[in-house]
Amino acid sequence: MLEILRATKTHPTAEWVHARLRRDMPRVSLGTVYRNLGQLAAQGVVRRISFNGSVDRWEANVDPHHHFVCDRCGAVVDLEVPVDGALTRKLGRAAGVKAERHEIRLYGVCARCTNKR
Amino acid sequence: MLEILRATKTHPTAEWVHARLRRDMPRVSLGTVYRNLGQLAAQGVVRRISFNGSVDRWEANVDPHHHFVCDRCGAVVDLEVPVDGALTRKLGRAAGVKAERHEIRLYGVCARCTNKR
DNA sequence: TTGAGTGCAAACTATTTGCAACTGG
DNA sequence: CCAGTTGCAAATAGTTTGCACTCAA
Repeated sequence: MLEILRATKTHPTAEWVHARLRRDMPRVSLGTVYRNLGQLAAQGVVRRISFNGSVDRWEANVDPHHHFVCDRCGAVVDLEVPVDGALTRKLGRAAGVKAERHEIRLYGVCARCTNKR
Repeated sequence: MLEILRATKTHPTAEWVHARLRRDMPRVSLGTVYRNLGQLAAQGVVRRISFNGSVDRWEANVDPHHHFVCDRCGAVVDLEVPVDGALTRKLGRAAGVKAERHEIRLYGVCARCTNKR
């Protein structure tokens, strides 16, 4: 399962992982998928992310990084841009909170959706 | 209902709004709360936000702004720090996506939680 | 009189959990 | 054998929806 997550750049839902996993193990249940994803997340080797009230998504990239989210199709893309630790501290100081880390989410319409219509 | 949302700095759940609303209208149902929040959101005067698989939250501050989220208690605080439009463009350019806006989420332990224990 | 808005309860969706069966070591 | 996994189905939690009803205009 970990391999499946690592092999995709999409940020799949549990449902997607389940479908994908079934190719090799036709009898795995969705419950097991959730159980194992939860366990992997507890070990910190996988991470659950949620975007605006939609289904939860999972990613194997647990290093700090940012995301781009398509307003139209909901696709999530990792940004290949270094996370700026100084920015965390600067923003935290300016806002009067003790922040340990931060995540930036860019929103817009992805290339694929722009091209349709 | 809009007044209730505007009057709080917390980012309440529908449940919270419901409870609060009941003080004045003891018979409102949760369904109505959801219905009206949805409508306000459609009008763009209110916004739904979700954090890490937990319950959806609502805020009346629809201007672009950033958030601090407490890792321990889940409290959400608006950051009084201007949103840097140039940063959106810069990050988008660097990552090769067309971003229209961005949101930064700071994570850490809030003052209240730090003081306990 | 009427229709927009409401309460209520049932429906839905995503996720979690209890439990008995199964399997590899 | 037996401890740990699993499938399955039922339970939960949050949210949405259908419908009959009410009340201000």
